[in-house]
Formats: sequence, structure tokens, C-alpha cells
Amino acid sequence: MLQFLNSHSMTPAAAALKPRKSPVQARSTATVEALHTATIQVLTREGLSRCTTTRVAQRAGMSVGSLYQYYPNRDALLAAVLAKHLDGIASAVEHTCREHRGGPVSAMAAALVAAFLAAKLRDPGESKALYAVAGERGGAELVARVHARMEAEITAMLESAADARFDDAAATAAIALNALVGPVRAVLEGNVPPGFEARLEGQLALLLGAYLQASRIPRREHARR
Amino acid sequence: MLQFLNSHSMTPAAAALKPRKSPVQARSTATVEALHTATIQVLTREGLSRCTTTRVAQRAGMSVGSLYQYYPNRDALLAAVLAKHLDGIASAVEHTCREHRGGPVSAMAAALVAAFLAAKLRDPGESKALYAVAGERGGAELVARVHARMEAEITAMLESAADARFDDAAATAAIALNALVGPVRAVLEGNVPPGFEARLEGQLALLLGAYLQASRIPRREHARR
Amino acid sequence: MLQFLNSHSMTPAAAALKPRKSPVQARSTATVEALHTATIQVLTREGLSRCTTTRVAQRAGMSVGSLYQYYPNRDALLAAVLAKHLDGIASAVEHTCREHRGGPVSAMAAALVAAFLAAKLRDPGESKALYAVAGERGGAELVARVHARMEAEITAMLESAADARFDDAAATAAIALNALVGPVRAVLEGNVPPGFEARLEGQLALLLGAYLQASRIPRREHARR
Amino acid sequence: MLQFLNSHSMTPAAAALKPRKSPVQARSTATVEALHTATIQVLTREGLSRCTTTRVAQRAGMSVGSLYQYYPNRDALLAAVLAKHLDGIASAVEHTCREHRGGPVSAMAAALVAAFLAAKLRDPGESKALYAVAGERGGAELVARVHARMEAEITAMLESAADARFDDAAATAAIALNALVGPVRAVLEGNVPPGFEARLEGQLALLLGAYLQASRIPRREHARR
DNA sequence: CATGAATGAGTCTTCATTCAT
DNA sequence: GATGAATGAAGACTCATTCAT
Repeated sequence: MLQFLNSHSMTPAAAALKPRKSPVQARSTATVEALHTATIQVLTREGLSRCTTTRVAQRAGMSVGSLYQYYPNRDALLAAVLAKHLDGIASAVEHTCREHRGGPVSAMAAALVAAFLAAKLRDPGESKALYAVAGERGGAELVARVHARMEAEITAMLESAADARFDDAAATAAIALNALVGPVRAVLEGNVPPGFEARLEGQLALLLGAYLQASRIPRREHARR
Repeated sequence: MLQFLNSHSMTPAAAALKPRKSPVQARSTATVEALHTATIQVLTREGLSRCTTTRVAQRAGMSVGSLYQYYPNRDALLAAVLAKHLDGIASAVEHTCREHRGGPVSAMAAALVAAFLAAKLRDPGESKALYAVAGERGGAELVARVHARMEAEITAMLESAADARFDDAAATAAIALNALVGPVRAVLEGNVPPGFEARLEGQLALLLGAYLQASRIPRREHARR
Repeated sequence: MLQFLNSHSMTPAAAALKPRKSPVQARSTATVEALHTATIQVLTREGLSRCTTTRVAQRAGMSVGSLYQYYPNRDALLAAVLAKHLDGIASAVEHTCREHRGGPVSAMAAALVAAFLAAKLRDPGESKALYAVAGERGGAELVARVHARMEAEITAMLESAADARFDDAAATAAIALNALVGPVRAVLEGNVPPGFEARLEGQLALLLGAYLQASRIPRREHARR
Repeated sequence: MLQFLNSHSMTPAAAALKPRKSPVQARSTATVEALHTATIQVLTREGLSRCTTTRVAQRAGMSVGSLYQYYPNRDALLAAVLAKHLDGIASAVEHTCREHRGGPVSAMAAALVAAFLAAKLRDPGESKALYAVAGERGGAELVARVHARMEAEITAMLESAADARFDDAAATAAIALNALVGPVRAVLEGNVPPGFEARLEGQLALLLGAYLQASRIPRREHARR
């Protein structure tokens, strides 16, 4: 979890974004939690550019100074909040991928969609608020790292499929994952036709299912029959 | 073109973002062009938060004062640049959709992918730079409007298909369009497996083609012939 | 003049201290002048640590923003004020040194003392205020550079003496210059016995005269007589 | 020792700088010692403005709270460190002066130079680090007080000279002491010609010796013998 | 019309100091 | 006594916007 925040394998630029203290103690955990929540709220109510450290601290019920005891600067705070969010999604995807190794492709598609949607829509406000953060310099890198993690898991899952082989599983995984992102964002931001939300999961399962079936190279034993 | 910037059907907040003068004169057009280019460059080199009016004007070879002759404020400038970008894509998609009305779904899928990719990758730097702008408050609205436009066109195209009927063409169009967004962004930001770019168009065509085929309700009369 | 502010032969750290615009226009000159005066005043009334950019700007009758149009940061402002002060002294010393080349050592001693004192005591408040600045990181470097310049001039003067030769003129020059610094500072800061000021120039001339005489290696023609 | 820190004859401003407790216990002494050392180190590595109480405490291996058990505020800590440093020098000078009472001026000059140099160069890092502190408001007063003490001792020594009388021994003492300050500082800060350090003591002895000789009024009775 | 200096509110960030544990 | 988290005032610096020239 949150493995992309380890100091090793970290670019110098990214090093400055590391939180200052680990929330080991109960009080610290609560404080960090409050900051995360407050950040999401301010992001939602005010937007990224007006999401200032002062405002976040105020909404979290503490002084700016306290915020800076946990994060070395504003970007680190935003990065941490984004990282936590992304990590939740990655973990869910990861878990599902491992669970469906060796299964049939159709089950993989359905499970991947379900897991991704459940994670992403668990707290829609949070998901929506963080799109702006993900668009900024530091955010994009974080997204990249987490996506890489998920793509690796999906790739491994695809390669283990009982009923299919893929010419380039990594590419297929990349398409599969990223194809989910756009429709989900559209739903979160409300840019969809009326009644669309209800059909989202079904449509995405259809999308991924069809794509994976179309991408597969039938295994010899299947070909024989 | 740029129809979403007309004053009618514009929220009060959005009204402040309208450019001050229309580029009717040759000089104005050139100036606006220079500002757009400069904005992209500053966005790329400095990031959204350091993309200041002074810096943009300087890079465009004019004074800040002149910039303010064309745009009432910074947000209007950014909105205009994003709007122009999005409009280019919407126009391309629109054109293709009209061209393929009445054709077979497979051709629609291929054409849609090709048009979207060509438009989005024409100036990759520009596309990439604008993700941050699109993530901000005003940007998201713009994106929403343009997506709605494109979805309407795609819906119309789908409904005209010679070889298929769709249960909910609008929903299918929304999925189809938004499914392209994620993978393209991943490519633009370099977050893809090596060699992926070369396969992008083929994979997306496969994705969309498979999805549209899977979504269709075969027309009885067509099936008989 | 102010040659130590040229960009070539400047350490990277020192580069950040360069003023932003050259005061070429009349208004700029006045502005810069006002800032220098205000800085000295704030330094005197409040001390170095309370000499803030806001206070300086306020006393100079302008906004902080304006200050930052001329200096990239607080240190640059302080460095510029110190540099201007030191340059005045160095120029005076330089001028005197050139004037007394080829003369007798005693005249050199007297002239050096007179020039240094005149320059340093022209504006005692300024001189006193800048000691704190000279003690800080950037200030020490500036002092070093200006001292080097003066020592070079003094060395050249000593080597041209009509009635003496010096074993190590550079070392003698360094001692001579630096020996003046302490007593003058003591006077400026009021840490001297009553009635001392009146005797300062005489005593310093005595000090330097005696030292230079004691340091010289008599020239052969003198030895012959 | 540290007599200038006694409460009597102390201005109200200076009263706030007094340490909170005297280091009577062994532990206190060690703690104070650690704080002094840590202060010098932080001063050297970070500069005066970044020499914070937290950093000093940390480097001294204790909490900020503990630091405040020993010093009422940051300025008191800095003042104490400077005072201790200056006191060491003053004591050395004082001792030497008493030792050479009644002796010949030449011996006085040599001894004074030797004592001052030995004291000031014992820990060059410390001496150098404290120049910034000495330049600030409180520091200058401390320096003034210690210089006054040393001048008094030197004056007494000069007045006791076996082979000379001085017109104004106090003034001569002031010049003599302060003339040493500049060259020593130049050496400590490395602003000297190459190879200068080796000649420092000799040159300073020459400087002071020549000056004292030149300043003296030969005693008739001595001259006769 | 263009220019770019001036403005000053608003950010981020630091740090001396306190005090509950 | 020791600790170190919390505080919030204060400082450096930026930048959108205006307007005199």
C-alpha cells in the first residue's frame, strides 16, 4: 500500500512531496485523516487554485503550522491525498486481478469493471475533486505510477487466462484500464445522458468483454475442437 | 465553431470568460493566435499555476496591457485556448460522423477512432498542456459542453447505421467517445508500455468495433437479405 | 564602479543577488535611491532582522511589489545597498592610491588614512547600519571582494614607493587596510574613550606610518648615503 | 568571568537576555556546553537567520522545551554564546596585560598580539560563526562592553611601561586593540593573500610594536641612564 | 492604441514560544 | 523535569489587474 511513497526509487522532485511524519500514533492518524477530509472538501467547494493551506487547516480545525508538521508543503499534501485515493483503487484492482487469475476472460472483464467502479464510486465527491489534482504536474506522475501498477496486475491476469492467449497482453491491459477511466469520469462529472448511470456497469462490462474477446488468440486446444 | 462561446445559453459565470473582441481584423487574428501559442508554451514550460498573464504576453511578444485588450482576465484566456482546442476535436469528430451516416458500424468505429486520434495528436504538446486547464473549474464545464456536442453527433450517426440498431444509442455514444479519452491521454503523457503508440489506433478500433458490434440489435430485414 | 555586480565572474549563489533592472531612467534612479535610503533608515531604527521588505517599501513610499521590480529578493536589496556603500569607499581608496604612486611612504600612509576616513565617515549612520549586513553570509563575500580590490591598489602603490621596497607588499597592504577597519568601527559605534574621535586620524596616521616604515627594506641608494 | 552578565548595571533590555539558571550542577554545565556547541554548529551550517531554537536543541540532542529551561529566549542563547566567546578572549588579554605590567613596550606589543591571536584562533569556526551575531543589535553592545574591559587593561599596562610614557594611554590602547581586530577577521574569513596566515603574527607584532614605539614620550630619567 | 510600472491582497512557509502529557 | 505538538503572527514573494504616459 502506498508503495509509491517510499523514498527509494523516488525522483528528487518527488522526494520533496513525501509527508513529514508517519501517522504512527493514534492522534497523528486522526490529524492526517482530518487533513485529507478537509482537503477534499476545500477542493470541492473552492477548486484547486483556491485550495490553500490556510483554508485546509482551518476546515480541518487546526492551525497552518500543524498542517506543516505533517506535510512539507502544499503539493505534498495534495499528492498525499491523491496518492491515498489512487492507492485504494489500485488495491481493489490488484485484489480482483489476483482473484481471477486462471479464470475465463469474460469473468475477468466483468470483475475488473466491477472492482474499478466500486472503488471509484465509493466516494464520488472525493473522486471528482481529485481530477484537478491529477491534472497538475505532480499529480500526473502519481497517476502514471499507479496506472503502471494496475496495468502490471491486469497484464498478469490476462496472461493467466484459461481460455485465451494475447498477442501483447501489456498493451491490451493498458487499453482495458484506460478505457474505463473516461466513462467513469464522465459519470462523476455528470456529463452523461439521463439514466446513463444505471447502465454504466453493464455497458463497461460489454465494452471490456467484447474487447478482450476480440483481442484473444484462441489456444490450440480450443482450436482443435 | 466555438459555438459554445456565444452569449446566449451562457451562465453568468461563463459570461466573464468571453473574449473581449472578435478577431475580425487580420492583426487581431494574428495577435490572438500568438497569445494562444504563447499560452500553450508557458503552460508546458511552467505549469498552470505559473502560467501568468505577464509571462504569456511576454512570450507572445506584447505587453500585458495588450493581452487585456483581447481577454478580460486570465481565466478567459485559458478558457479560450482550451475552447479552441476542444472545438478542433469536436469539429473533426462532427465532420466524420456526418460523413459516415448511413454506413456500416464497423466503418463508423474505424472512422471515429481515426478522426479523434488525428485531431488529438495533431499537436501533442498542446493536448497535453491543456489537461491541467481542463481539470480546473471552468475547464470541466467546457469539456462537458463539447463532449455533449460530440455525443449528439455520434448518437445521430449510430442511429443511422445501415446494419444495426441500438437499444440506447446515446448511452452507446457516450461510452464510445469516453472510452477513447483515457488511452489517448495515457499515450500523450507517456504512461504506456514501450511500443504502445504504434498499436494505439489498431487497438482502439478493435475496442470500439467490438463494442459497437456487441451493442447492436440486428435489424431483422437486414439479416434476411 | 560596482564592478563586483557584473554577471561574469559571479558565483551562482551571488547571481541571485543581482538587481533586476538597471536604473537607467530618471524615475528608476529615484526609486532605487529611495529604496537605498529607506533600507539604511530601517536598518538603523529596527535592526537587520526587523528590516523587512514591507517595512523598507513602506518607508520608501512605495508598495512591496515595486521593491520586487528592482530587486529579486531581500538579500539582493541588502547586498546592493552594501555594495554601493563599499564601492564608494573602494573608489576613494583607489583614487588616492593612484594619486600617490611614486611618492614617499609617509605620504602614502597619511593619504590612505585620510581617504578611508573621509569615505567611511561621510555618512556615519549608513556605515554603522551596514555592519550587520556585512556580517551575514552574502555580505561577507561582498566585503571580501571589495577588500581584495583595495588591497590590490594599495599593493601597487606600495610597490611604487620612491623611498622604500617591501618584502611582501601584498601582505603589508592587507595589514594596513584591515588595521584601519577596527578603530573606525569602534568610533562609529561609539565604543571609544571620550575625546577619541578628535585623535582618530592622527593616531591612525601614526599607526600606518610607523608600520610602513618598519616594514620597508631600504633601497640601495638610500643605504649608500 | 562573564561579569557583564550580572544583573546590576544592566539595561532593562539586556535583562531579558540573562540565562535562566546558573550552571551549578554538573548536568547543567554539560547541557549548556552542548547548547553552545550546537549553536556554533548551526550558525556555521545554516547562518544566523536559520539558526532556530528547534534546530539548536535538536543538534544538542534535547527538546526545545529543555533549551527554554536554560535560556528565556533565542536572543539570550545567542548572547550567551557570544558572551562566552568574548569573555575567553578578554580573559586571555587581561591575563597577559597583568603579566606584562612594568615591562618594556616591545614585550607588551608582542605579548598582546600573541594572546589575542591565540584566543581568537583557538576555535576559528566559532570565531567566524559569531561575527554575524556580533553584528546584530544585542551583539554590538556585548562587544562594546568586552572591548571596554580589554581597553582598560591595556591602558593600565601601557601606563605601567618601564621604558615609556604615553600622552593618552587610553586612546593608544583603543587603537592598539582595534587594529588587531580587522586583520584577524580577514584571516578567519579567508580574505587574505596566499601565505598570509603564516605572517600574521609577525606582521601584527610589527604593527603594534612600531605604533607603540611611535606613540611613546621617552621618560627623561630613563633616557639619561 | 500600446506599454509596463505600480499596486496590494493573498499565498506559502517558518519559527519562537507555550503547555498538556 | 523533559518532551515535542500546536499555535498563529509575521515575513518573503507573486501576480492579476489597472492606468498614466
